[in-house]
Amino acid sequence: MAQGGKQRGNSEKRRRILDGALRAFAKKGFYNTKVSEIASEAGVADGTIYLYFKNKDDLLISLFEDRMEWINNRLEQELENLEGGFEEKLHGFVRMHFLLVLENRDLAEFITVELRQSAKFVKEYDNPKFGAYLKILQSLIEEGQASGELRDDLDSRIMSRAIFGALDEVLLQMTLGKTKPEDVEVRTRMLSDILLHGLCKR
Amino acid sequence: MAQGGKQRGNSEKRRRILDGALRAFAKKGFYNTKVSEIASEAGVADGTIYLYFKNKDDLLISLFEDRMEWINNRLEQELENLEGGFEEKLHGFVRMHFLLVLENRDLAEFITVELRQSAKFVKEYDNPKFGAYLKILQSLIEEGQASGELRDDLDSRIMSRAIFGALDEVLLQMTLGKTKPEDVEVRTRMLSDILLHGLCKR
DNA sequence: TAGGAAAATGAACGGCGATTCATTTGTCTC
DNA sequence: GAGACAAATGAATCGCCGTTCATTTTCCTA
Repeated sequence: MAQGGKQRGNSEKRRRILDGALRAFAKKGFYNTKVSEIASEAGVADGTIYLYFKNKDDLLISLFEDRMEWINNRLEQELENLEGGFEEKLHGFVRMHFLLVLENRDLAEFITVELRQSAKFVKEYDNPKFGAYLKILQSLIEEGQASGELRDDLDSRIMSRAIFGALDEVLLQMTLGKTKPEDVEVRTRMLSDILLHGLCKR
Repeated sequence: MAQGGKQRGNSEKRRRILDGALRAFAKKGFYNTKVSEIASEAGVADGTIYLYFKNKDDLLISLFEDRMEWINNRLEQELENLEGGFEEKLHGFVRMHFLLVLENRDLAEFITVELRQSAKFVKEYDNPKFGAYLKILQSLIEEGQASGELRDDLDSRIMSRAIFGALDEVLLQMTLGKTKPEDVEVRTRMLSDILLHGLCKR
């Protein structure tokens, strides 16, 4: 543990705090979680948290950015590996959205419940990482339009929101109930199918 | 102000408090709103609130039920008046959802932001009025299936969630930004169209 | 108009919990 | 191993705010 020691030590503790905060927030929500609970969840002293974060709000924001960045990276990475046209890509996107987030139940609760909160009340900070998420979806749609597979009378900005909203709400339901792995597949197929072809009979 | 006087007085004050709470919650969110702010917004004394509501949580729940009930009633009423098949009804539903809520900007902020919160942290209370909202949507879908207009390989419970999610997210965006009346029409047409026929070219 | 009950008031209380900081512990260097 | 520096600790502080309740106001009845 030579030169990297200090840096590693720092990062490790920071990560422990973020992990603890995620667990705590998922369990009781931001406002009902005491800083001391986060500390004990993370296995550090109360004061230590303030060595790594300015205050409780800053911790919330940092946790967001950390997790959204992780999701975005994984999502982009998986999308690159997907062969085929828009249909396959959208299906893959929906699937990934569900799988990535459900991989960690706490993350699912955190994202579905706290995102709204922060979207509004930490409004001055414009949540760039969530913006990046929407951008991925938006680009996907625009590609589909460029290749002629998709209708071009659609505003990709609005559609990306709508799709996120649908996924997120279904995810919330899965999160609160108990979801079996096969449920994820069923929902993935149903949602991507609807988005592509609509509710009406063909 | 004879016999009705007392009753009316009661109801009026209760309503004033609910209205004040809506304004206050929309502005700063439940947890950042002081009871004293609600009181001043409502034009009553702090203590008066506790004559009508058990505590701050109870006020939140009551406000929800009150507003969701209003939305549900209006929605059902408007749906009954709609002629035509499923396409027209869904279009009407989407339109109504947007218009009803945007009629009052505070209501929009409250619904889009606080619903999630309560969905989870006031979990023991199962939010019957929101359940009723979903039921309306679900019934609409089931009717469409029964009449043969809609695919019947769809789980109406899941689809109603997905649709609500999409509407709610787009509504959130409209709420935070400044939306002109014609934007509502554009989004209504776009969303109901996508839901019916999908993103793909026909 | 007196009397009394119900409704409303708002100042004061009490508990809580985010944050601080004096002290302790750990680490590196010579 | 002494000294210095950084990191971590957690008990104590302090402001805040939900809630209460003694007092006042309103309103009805006889």
